Amino acid sequence: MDSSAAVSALGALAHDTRLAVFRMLVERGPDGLSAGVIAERLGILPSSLTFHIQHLHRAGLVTQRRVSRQLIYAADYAAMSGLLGFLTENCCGRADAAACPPACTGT
Amino acid sequence: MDSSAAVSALGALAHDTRLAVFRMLVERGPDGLSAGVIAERLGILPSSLTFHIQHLHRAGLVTQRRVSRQLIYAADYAAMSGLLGFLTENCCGRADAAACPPACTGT
DNA sequence: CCCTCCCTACGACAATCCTTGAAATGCCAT
DNA sequence: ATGGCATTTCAAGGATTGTCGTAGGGAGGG
Repeated sequence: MDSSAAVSALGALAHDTRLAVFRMLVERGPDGLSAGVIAERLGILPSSLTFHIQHLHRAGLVTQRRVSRQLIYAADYAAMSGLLGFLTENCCGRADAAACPPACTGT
Repeated sequence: MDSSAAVSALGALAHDTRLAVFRMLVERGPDGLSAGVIAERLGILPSSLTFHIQHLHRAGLVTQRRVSRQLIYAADYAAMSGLLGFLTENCCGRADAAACPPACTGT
């Protein structure tokens, strides 16, 4: 994960709707959810969901697969892990890692 | 760290210039750097730096203190840790944590 | 006290992002 | 083949964000 990919991923998550979509998909797990279900649960227009979820897709944070006439989206855990790794390096890689508790110190 | 604070922090980091500023401050450590030095190193206008660094400041990611006539900015490690924690929960808190290696599994 | 330096505040403009509704596409069932 | 459902694409608007130049305020040095 390089700097520009990180900016892309951060930008993808930096929006109420998109963060809510991503959290929902993470909570759901590898099975994923169809576009219709996500849009309905969040109370947004289908076209609006497409706009946001493709933002997430372009950033590599979600995967897309077709099941009959539904499109199923799922969180890409590897990409999220990569982002966490990048941020961890930027938070704890240089200075005093002691200031960055659970996720970073590894203790 | 609640959802809206996370969106704010993510949005603050989701920009080339701001991410570069934050990385520089993290690398520098608690001593921090003056606004002039940061602007010069990044080759941006002072007014432009103010715009971006206040974005980071509003999001709570950097601290500000005055030393004579210079303003010193430093990374706020606690805030960054909070963001990492929030993202970790959203990545590994629910589904199969095994997919999220170093930062999350804690092993 | 005045002058200089560092930084921020303000205003204008261009660029980008977000929302919405209507039309088009892909897929399945009949 | 026809109809119907799930989702995307398209176009238009309004709002937000980023960049730049210039002007203003606070802190030291003479």
